[in-house]
Amino acid sequence: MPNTLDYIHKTITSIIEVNNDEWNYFSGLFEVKELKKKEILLHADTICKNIYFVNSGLLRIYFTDNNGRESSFHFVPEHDFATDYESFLQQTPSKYFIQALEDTQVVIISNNMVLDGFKKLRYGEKLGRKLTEKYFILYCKKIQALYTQTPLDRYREMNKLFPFVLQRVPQHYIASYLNISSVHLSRLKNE
Amino acid sequence: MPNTLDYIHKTITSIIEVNNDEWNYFSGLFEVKELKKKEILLHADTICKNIYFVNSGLLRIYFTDNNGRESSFHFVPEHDFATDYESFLQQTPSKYFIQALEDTQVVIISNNMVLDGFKKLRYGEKLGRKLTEKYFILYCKKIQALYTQTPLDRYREMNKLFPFVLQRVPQHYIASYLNISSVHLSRLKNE
DNA sequence: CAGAGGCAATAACATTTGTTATCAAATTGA
DNA sequence: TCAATTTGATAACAAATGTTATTGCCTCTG
Repeated sequence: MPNTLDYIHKTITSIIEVNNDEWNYFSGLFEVKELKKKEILLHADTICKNIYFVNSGLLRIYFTDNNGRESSFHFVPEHDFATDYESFLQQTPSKYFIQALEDTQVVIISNNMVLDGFKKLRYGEKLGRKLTEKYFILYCKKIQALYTQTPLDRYREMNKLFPFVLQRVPQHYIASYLNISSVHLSRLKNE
Repeated sequence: MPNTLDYIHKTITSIIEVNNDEWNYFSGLFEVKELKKKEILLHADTICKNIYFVNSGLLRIYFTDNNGRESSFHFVPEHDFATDYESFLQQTPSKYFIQALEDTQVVIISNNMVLDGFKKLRYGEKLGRKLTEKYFILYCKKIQALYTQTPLDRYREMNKLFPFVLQRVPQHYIASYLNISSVHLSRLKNE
Protein backbone atom coordinates (compact mmCIF):
# COMPACT_ATOMS: atom_id res chain seq x y z
CA MET A 1 0.00 0.00 0.00
CA PRO A 2 1.31 3.47 -0.76
CA ASN A 3 2.23 5.48 2.30
CA THR A 4 3.26 8.96 3.30
CA LEU A 5 6.96 8.23 3.08
CA ASP A 6 7.08 6.65 -0.36
CA TYR A 7 8.18 9.78 -2.13
CA ILE A 8 10.83 10.84 0.33
CA HIS A 9 12.23 7.32 0.26
CA LYS A 10 12.29 7.40 -3.51
CA THR A 11 13.96 10.80 -3.56
CA ILE A 12 16.62 9.93 -1.02
CA THR A 13 17.45 6.60 -2.64
CA SER A 14 17.88 8.39 -5.95
CA ILE A 15 20.78 10.24 -4.32
CA ILE A 16 22.34 7.60 -2.05
CA GLU A 17 21.95 3.90 -1.35
CA VAL A 18 19.87 3.13 1.73
CA ASN A 19 19.30 -0.43 2.92
CA ASN A 20 16.27 -1.82 4.74
CA ASP A 21 17.78 -1.63 8.21
CA GLU A 22 18.73 1.97 7.72
CA TRP A 23 15.33 2.90 6.37
CA ASN A 24 13.44 1.04 9.06
CA TYR A 25 15.32 2.96 11.71
CA PHE A 26 14.76 6.38 10.20
CA SER A 27 11.28 5.98 8.79
CA GLY A 28 9.92 5.84 12.32
CA LEU A 29 11.38 9.24 13.16
CA PHE A 30 9.78 11.39 10.48
CA GLU A 31 6.92 13.66 11.38
CA VAL A 32 4.29 14.84 8.99
CA LYS A 33 2.65 18.24 8.97
CA GLU A 34 -0.36 19.54 7.07
CA LEU A 35 -0.44 23.18 6.05
CA LYS A 36 -3.37 25.23 4.89
CA LYS A 37 -2.87 27.57 1.98
CA LYS A 38 -1.03 30.74 3.08
CA GLU A 39 0.15 29.18 6.32
CA ILE A 40 3.71 30.06 7.39
CA LEU A 41 6.08 27.14 7.95
CA LEU A 42 9.16 29.16 8.84
CA HIS A 43 9.12 32.71 10.15
CA ALA A 44 11.98 35.16 9.65
CA ASP A 45 14.05 35.83 12.79
CA THR A 46 13.45 32.31 14.05
CA ILE A 47 15.91 29.48 13.71
CA CYS A 48 15.22 27.02 10.93
CA LYS A 49 15.25 23.75 12.83
CA ASN A 50 14.16 21.40 10.08
CA ILE A 51 14.46 20.37 6.50
CA TYR A 52 11.05 19.90 4.90
CA PHE A 53 10.22 17.44 2.17
CA VAL A 54 7.13 18.46 0.24
CA ASN A 55 4.83 15.49 -0.21
CA SER A 56 2.11 17.44 -1.95
CA GLY A 57 1.39 21.10 -2.51
CA LEU A 58 3.71 24.01 -3.07
CA LEU A 59 5.93 26.19 -0.89
CA ARG A 60 7.37 29.63 -1.44
CA ILE A 61 10.56 30.84 0.22
CA TYR A 62 10.79 34.62 0.43
CA PHE A 63 12.30 37.47 2.38
CA THR A 64 11.32 41.03 3.08
CA ASP A 65 13.32 44.23 2.83
CA ASN A 66 13.30 47.19 5.20
CA ASN A 67 10.13 48.56 3.64
CA GLY A 68 8.29 45.28 4.11
CA ARG A 69 8.38 44.37 0.44
CA GLU A 70 8.59 40.71 -0.34
CA SER A 71 11.08 39.08 -2.68
CA SER A 72 10.33 35.51 -3.63
CA PHE A 73 13.53 33.56 -3.45
CA HIS A 74 12.49 30.06 -4.46
CA PHE A 75 9.49 27.87 -5.15
CA VAL A 76 9.40 24.27 -3.96
CA PRO A 77 6.87 21.85 -5.48
CA GLU A 78 5.99 18.35 -4.39
CA HIS A 79 8.85 15.84 -4.07
CA ASP A 80 11.55 18.33 -3.34
CA PHE A 81 13.28 19.65 -0.22
CA ALA A 82 12.81 23.07 1.32
CA THR A 83 14.77 24.78 4.08
CA ASP A 84 16.83 27.83 4.85
CA TYR A 85 20.10 26.03 4.70
CA GLU A 86 22.08 28.99 5.98
CA SER A 87 20.00 29.16 9.14
CA PHE A 88 19.72 25.40 9.45
CA LEU A 89 23.45 24.74 9.17
CA GLN A 90 24.45 27.38 11.64
CA GLN A 91 21.32 27.37 13.78
CA THR A 92 21.14 31.12 13.49
CA PRO A 93 18.02 33.23 12.95
CA SER A 94 16.65 33.00 9.45
CA LYS A 95 16.05 35.91 7.11
CA TYR A 96 13.46 33.96 5.18
CA PHE A 97 9.84 33.00 5.41
CA ILE A 98 8.56 29.70 4.08
CA GLN A 99 4.89 29.79 3.19
CA ALA A 100 2.41 27.33 1.69
CA LEU A 101 0.93 28.59 -1.56
CA GLU A 102 -1.48 25.64 -1.65
CA ASP A 103 -2.69 23.18 0.94
CA THR A 104 0.55 21.34 1.51
CA GLN A 105 1.78 18.21 3.25
CA VAL A 106 5.40 18.17 4.38
CA VAL A 107 7.58 15.53 5.97
CA ILE A 108 9.74 17.00 8.70
CA ILE A 109 13.39 16.08 8.96
CA SER A 110 14.68 17.53 12.18
CA ASN A 111 18.18 18.75 12.82
CA ASN A 112 18.71 15.84 15.17
CA MET A 113 17.70 13.38 12.49
CA VAL A 114 20.16 14.94 10.11
CA LEU A 115 22.99 14.69 12.62
CA ASP A 116 21.91 11.14 13.40
CA GLY A 117 21.85 10.39 9.69
CA PHE A 118 25.45 11.50 9.31
CA LYS A 119 26.41 8.78 11.77
CA LYS A 120 23.99 5.95 11.11
CA LEU A 121 23.53 6.06 7.34
CA ARG A 122 26.47 4.60 5.49
CA TYR A 123 26.20 7.42 2.95
CA GLY A 124 24.78 10.07 5.23
CA GLU A 125 27.66 12.45 4.77
CA LYS A 126 27.33 12.11 1.03
CA LEU A 127 23.65 12.96 1.20
CA GLY A 128 24.49 16.04 3.24
CA ARG A 129 27.18 17.06 0.82
CA LYS A 130 24.90 16.57 -2.18
CA LEU A 131 22.20 18.72 -0.67
CA THR A 132 24.72 21.41 0.25
CA GLU A 133 26.10 21.37 -3.26
CA LYS A 134 22.62 21.60 -4.67
CA TYR A 135 21.96 24.72 -2.64
CA PHE A 136 25.33 26.19 -3.40
CA ILE A 137 24.84 25.74 -7.13
CA LEU A 138 21.35 27.18 -6.91
CA TYR A 139 22.84 30.31 -5.35
CA CYS A 140 25.61 30.50 -7.92
CA LYS A 141 23.15 30.35 -10.78
CA LYS A 142 20.93 32.93 -9.21
CA ILE A 143 23.76 35.43 -8.90
CA GLN A 144 24.90 34.82 -12.45
CA ALA A 145 21.36 35.29 -13.71
CA LEU A 146 20.90 38.54 -11.83
CA TYR A 147 24.13 39.90 -13.23
CA THR A 148 24.04 38.70 -16.80
CA GLN A 149 20.40 38.30 -17.80
CA THR A 150 17.62 40.74 -18.54
CA PRO A 151 14.31 40.26 -16.77
CA LEU A 152 12.91 38.78 -19.95
CA ASP A 153 15.77 36.29 -20.11
CA ARG A 154 15.17 35.35 -16.52
CA TYR A 155 11.48 34.90 -17.19
CA ARG A 156 12.15 32.54 -20.08
CA GLU A 157 14.76 30.65 -18.10
CA MET A 158 12.33 30.26 -15.27
CA ASN A 159 9.74 28.80 -17.65
CA LYS A 160 12.18 26.09 -18.56
CA LEU A 161 13.38 25.44 -15.02
CA PHE A 162 10.07 25.61 -13.15
CA PRO A 163 7.28 25.14 -15.68
CA PHE A 164 4.95 24.23 -12.84
CA VAL A 165 5.38 27.58 -11.17
CA LEU A 166 3.73 29.68 -13.85
CA GLN A 167 0.59 27.64 -13.74
CA ARG A 168 0.23 27.58 -10.02
CA VAL A 169 1.65 30.82 -8.67
CA PRO A 170 0.13 34.33 -8.71
CA GLN A 171 1.99 36.56 -11.10
CA HIS A 172 3.15 39.11 -8.57
CA TYR A 173 5.10 36.38 -6.78
CA ILE A 174 6.78 35.52 -10.04
CA ALA A 175 7.57 39.19 -10.60
CA SER A 176 9.19 39.43 -7.19
CA TYR A 177 11.19 36.29 -7.98
CA LEU A 178 12.44 37.99 -11.15
CA ASN A 179 13.09 41.17 -9.17
CA ILE A 180 10.72 43.31 -11.24
CA SER A 181 7.30 44.85 -10.65
CA SER A 182 4.19 42.92 -11.59
CA VAL A 183 3.23 45.63 -14.07
CA HIS A 184 6.52 45.20 -15.81
CA LEU A 185 6.15 41.44 -15.94
CA SER A 186 2.74 41.87 -17.48
CA ARG A 187 4.30 44.04 -20.16
CA LEU A 188 7.10 41.58 -20.84
CA LYS A 189 4.61 38.82 -21.46
CA ASN A 190 3.21 40.75 -24.42
CA GLU A 191 6.31 40.14 -26.52
CA MET B 1 62.96 36.17 10.23
CA PRO B 2 59.67 36.79 8.48
CA ASN B 3 58.93 34.43 5.62
CA THR B 4 56.48 33.93 2.81
CA LEU B 5 54.18 31.71 4.81
CA ASP B 6 53.80 33.86 7.90
CA TYR B 7 50.49 35.35 6.84
CA ILE B 8 48.85 32.18 5.68
CA HIS B 9 49.92 30.52 8.92
CA LYS B 10 48.44 33.38 10.90
CA THR B 11 45.22 33.28 8.93
CA ILE B 12 44.73 29.53 9.20
CA THR B 13 45.53 29.44 12.89
CA SER B 14 42.96 32.17 13.46
CA ILE B 15 40.37 29.64 12.23
CA ILE B 16 41.66 26.33 13.61
CA GLU B 17 44.38 25.10 15.90
CA VAL B 18 47.45 23.77 14.09
CA ASN B 19 50.40 22.31 15.96
CA ASN B 20 54.06 22.36 14.96
CA ASP B 21 54.12 18.87 13.50
CA GLU B 22 51.13 19.60 11.35
CA TRP B 23 52.52 22.88 10.14
CA ASN B 24 55.97 21.48 9.43
CA TYR B 25 54.42 18.83 7.24
CA PHE B 26 52.25 21.19 5.23
CA SER B 27 54.47 24.23 5.01
CA GLY B 28 56.82 22.29 2.74
CA LEU B 29 54.05 21.66 0.24
CA PHE B 30 52.95 25.19 -0.55
CA GLU B 31 53.99 26.79 -3.80
CA VAL B 32 54.30 30.50 -4.35
CA LYS B 33 53.47 32.35 -7.54
CA GLU B 34 54.21 35.90 -8.61
CA LEU B 35 51.71 37.65 -10.88
CA LYS B 36 52.18 40.80 -12.89
CA LYS B 37 49.38 43.35 -12.93
CA LYS B 38 46.58 42.23 -15.29
CA GLU B 39 47.82 38.64 -15.38
CA ILE B 40 45.14 35.94 -15.35
CA LEU B 41 45.36 33.35 -12.56
CA LEU B 42 42.26 31.34 -13.47
CA HIS B 43 40.67 31.28 -16.90
CA ALA B 44 36.97 30.57 -17.46
CA ASP B 45 36.23 27.13 -18.91
CA THR B 46 39.19 25.63 -17.11
CA ILE B 47 38.99 23.69 -13.88
CA CYS B 48 39.93 25.60 -10.76
CA LYS B 49 42.54 23.30 -9.26
CA ASN B 50 43.72 25.46 -6.39
CA ILE B 51 42.83 27.74 -3.58
CA TYR B 52 44.96 30.88 -3.59
CA PHE B 53 46.05 32.82 -0.57
CA VAL B 54 46.98 36.39 -1.42
CA ASN B 55 50.22 37.35 0.27
CA SER B 56 50.40 40.79 -1.29
CA GLY B 57 48.55 42.57 -4.05
CA LEU B 58 44.94 42.36 -5.14
CA LEU B 59 42.84 39.92 -7.16
CA ARG B 60 39.56 40.37 -8.98
CA ILE B 61 37.16 37.52 -9.63
CA TYR B 62 34.82 38.19 -12.55
CA PHE B 63 32.74 36.51 -15.20
CA THR B 64 31.60 37.46 -18.67
CA ASP B 65 28.15 37.26 -20.22
CA ASN B 66 27.24 36.21 -23.76
CA ASN B 67 28.14 39.64 -25.11
CA GLY B 68 31.57 39.54 -23.53
CA ARG B 69 30.72 42.06 -20.86
CA GLU B 70 32.47 41.61 -17.57
CA SER B 71 30.82 41.49 -14.16
CA SER B 72 33.13 41.77 -11.22
CA PHE B 73 32.08 39.23 -8.65
CA HIS B 74 34.53 39.73 -5.83
CA PHE B 75 37.75 41.48 -4.87
CA VAL B 76 40.38 39.73 -2.79
CA PRO B 77 43.09 41.76 -1.07
CA GLU B 78 46.19 40.58 0.71
CA HIS B 79 45.73 38.01 3.50
CA ASP B 80 42.56 36.46 2.19
CA PHE B 81 41.68 33.38 0.13
CA ALA B 82 40.53 33.36 -3.47
CA THR B 83 39.13 30.52 -5.55
CA ASP B 84 36.12 29.49 -7.56
CA TYR B 85 34.78 27.19 -4.91
CA GLU B 86 32.07 25.78 -7.14
CA SER B 87 34.59 24.67 -9.73
CA PHE B 88 37.14 23.65 -7.11
CA LEU B 89 34.76 21.46 -5.12
CA GLN B 90 33.37 19.66 -8.09
CA GLN B 91 36.40 19.91 -10.35
CA THR B 92 34.18 21.17 -13.13
CA PRO B 93 34.98 24.00 -15.59
CA SER B 94 34.83 27.41 -14.02
CA LYS B 95 32.69 30.27 -15.21
CA TYR B 96 35.00 32.80 -13.62
CA PHE B 97 38.26 34.52 -14.33
CA ILE B 98 40.67 35.47 -11.56
CA GLN B 99 42.93 38.35 -12.46
CA ALA B 100 45.62 40.35 -10.68
CA LEU B 101 44.79 44.03 -10.44
CA GLU B 102 48.22 44.78 -9.02
CA ASP B 103 51.48 42.89 -8.96
CA THR B 104 50.46 40.06 -6.68
CA GLN B 105 52.05 37.22 -4.78
CA VAL B 106 49.89 34.18 -4.04
CA VAL B 107 50.45 31.01 -2.08
CA ILE B 108 48.99 28.02 -3.91
CA ILE B 109 47.02 25.41 -2.02
CA SER B 110 46.42 22.54 -4.39
CA ASN B 111 43.39 20.31 -4.39
CA ASN B 112 45.58 17.45 -3.22
CA MET B 113 46.80 19.48 -0.28
CA VAL B 114 43.24 20.23 0.68
CA LEU B 115 42.26 16.56 0.56
CA ASP B 116 45.41 15.71 2.45
CA GLY B 117 44.57 18.38 4.99
CA PHE B 118 41.21 16.80 5.65
CA LYS B 119 43.01 13.66 6.76
CA LYS B 120 46.20 14.89 8.39
CA LEU B 121 45.11 18.06 10.16
CA ARG B 122 43.19 17.38 13.33
CA TYR B 123 40.80 20.19 12.43
CA GLY B 124 41.09 19.96 8.67
CA GLU B 125 37.42 19.20 8.17
CA LYS B 126 36.52 22.15 10.31
CA LEU B 127 38.73 24.43 8.24
CA GLY B 128 37.04 23.15 5.09
CA ARG B 129 33.62 23.68 6.60
CA LYS B 130 34.45 27.20 7.75
CA LEU B 131 35.68 28.19 4.32
CA THR B 132 32.61 26.67 2.70
CA GLU B 133 30.37 28.52 5.10
CA LYS B 134 32.22 31.73 4.42
CA TYR B 135 31.58 31.35 0.71
CA PHE B 136 28.00 30.30 1.24
CA ILE B 137 27.28 33.32 3.40
CA LEU B 138 29.01 35.59 0.90
CA TYR B 139 26.66 34.30 -1.77
CA CYS B 140 23.60 34.65 0.47
CA LYS B 141 24.44 38.27 1.21
CA LYS B 142 25.08 39.02 -2.40
CA ILE B 143 21.68 37.75 -3.44
CA GLN B 144 19.93 39.61 -0.67
CA ALA B 145 21.74 42.80 -1.64
CA LEU B 146 20.82 42.47 -5.29
CA TYR B 147 17.18 41.95 -4.41
CA THR B 148 16.66 44.41 -1.61
CA GLN B 149 19.14 47.23 -2.08
CA THR B 150 19.42 50.06 -4.55
CA PRO B 151 22.71 50.57 -6.35
CA LEU B 152 23.44 53.46 -4.00
CA ASP B 153 22.80 51.25 -0.98
CA ARG B 154 25.12 48.64 -2.41
CA TYR B 155 27.78 51.23 -3.04
CA ARG B 156 27.65 52.44 0.54
CA GLU B 157 27.64 48.90 1.89
CA MET B 158 30.64 48.11 -0.23
CA ASN B 159 32.51 51.08 1.21
CA LYS B 160 32.03 49.62 4.65
CA LEU B 161 32.86 46.04 3.68
CA PHE B 162 35.79 46.66 1.36
CA PRO B 163 37.16 50.12 2.08
CA PHE B 164 40.41 49.12 0.39
CA VAL B 165 38.68 48.45 -2.91
CA LEU B 166 37.66 51.99 -3.67
CA GLN B 167 41.20 53.27 -3.32
CA ARG B 168 42.83 50.61 -5.40
CA VAL B 169 40.37 49.55 -8.08
CA PRO B 170 39.36 51.37 -11.28
CA GLN B 171 35.86 52.67 -10.99
CA HIS B 172 34.39 50.73 -13.88
CA TYR B 173 35.25 47.50 -12.08
CA ILE B 174 33.38 48.76 -9.07
CA ALA B 175 30.43 49.65 -11.28
CA SER B 176 30.34 46.15 -12.70
CA TYR B 177 30.49 44.76 -9.17
CA LEU B 178 27.45 46.86 -8.31
CA ASN B 179 25.79 45.77 -11.56
CA ILE B 180 25.47 49.28 -12.95
CA SER B 181 27.21 51.27 -15.66
CA SER B 182 30.26 53.33 -14.82
CA VAL B 183 28.41 56.48 -15.89
CA HIS B 184 25.68 55.73 -13.44
CA LEU B 185 28.14 55.13 -10.64
CA SER B 186 29.77 58.44 -11.38
CA ARG B 187 26.36 60.09 -11.03
CA LEU B 188 25.60 58.32 -7.78
CA LYS B 189 28.81 59.57 -6.24
CA ASN B 190 27.60 63.17 -6.65
CA GLU B 191 24.98 62.78 -3.95
C1' DC C 1 59.98 63.51 -21.91
C1' DA C 2 56.35 62.62 -25.26
C1' DG C 3 52.82 60.01 -27.18
C1' DA C 4 49.29 56.46 -26.40
C1' DG C 5 46.02 54.55 -23.90
C1' DG C 6 43.21 54.24 -19.93
C1' DC C 7 40.22 56.55 -16.81
C1' DA C 8 36.63 59.58 -14.78
C1' DA C 9 33.38 63.27 -15.32
C1' DT C 10 29.77 65.22 -17.88
C1' DA C 11 25.98 66.15 -21.17
C1' DA C 12 22.28 64.71 -24.08
C1' DC C 13 19.40 61.47 -25.25
C1' DA C 14 17.13 56.74 -25.32
C1' DT C 15 15.44 52.88 -22.96
C1' DT C 16 14.02 50.33 -19.20
C1' DT C 17 11.56 49.89 -15.25
C1' DG C 18 8.67 51.54 -11.43
C1' DT C 19 4.37 53.78 -9.59
C1' DT C 20 -0.23 54.79 -9.27
C1' DA C 21 -4.78 54.33 -10.65
C1' DT C 22 -8.52 51.98 -12.93
C1' DC C 23 -11.22 48.21 -14.51
C1' DA C 24 -12.83 43.67 -15.63
C1' DA C 25 -12.39 38.88 -14.82
C1' DA C 26 -11.51 35.22 -11.76
C1' DT C 27 -11.39 33.30 -7.33
C1' DT C 28 -12.56 32.87 -2.70
C1' DG C 29 -15.11 32.39 1.36
C1' DA C 30 -19.16 32.86 4.24
C1' DT D 1 -24.94 31.97 -4.32
C1' DC D 2 -23.23 36.49 -3.78
C1' DA D 3 -20.32 39.91 -1.88
C1' DA D 4 -15.51 40.58 -1.05
C1' DT D 5 -11.04 39.95 -2.37
C1' DT D 6 -7.50 38.85 -5.47
C1' DT D 7 -5.64 38.96 -9.77
C1' DG D 8 -3.94 40.57 -14.26
C1' DA D 9 -4.10 43.90 -17.86
C1' DT D 10 -3.62 48.54 -19.28
C1' DA D 11 -2.69 53.54 -19.48
C1' DA D 12 -0.24 57.61 -18.12
C1' DC D 13 3.31 59.37 -16.04
C1' DA D 14 7.76 59.49 -13.26
C1' DA D 15 12.14 57.82 -12.00
C1' DA D 16 16.10 55.07 -12.67
C1' DT D 17 19.52 53.51 -15.53
C1' DG D 18 21.92 52.75 -19.93
C1' DT D 19 24.34 54.51 -24.20
C1' DT D 20 27.18 57.28 -26.78
C1' DA D 21 30.17 60.91 -27.36
C1' DT D 22 33.28 64.42 -25.67
C1' DT D 23 36.73 66.30 -22.84
C1' DG D 24 40.59 66.66 -19.85
C1' DC D 25 43.52 64.33 -16.74
C1' DC D 26 46.48 60.86 -15.40
C1' DT D 27 49.54 56.97 -16.00
C1' DC D 28 52.22 54.06 -18.28
C1' DT D 29 55.76 52.91 -21.42
C1' DG D 30 59.23 53.38 -24.62
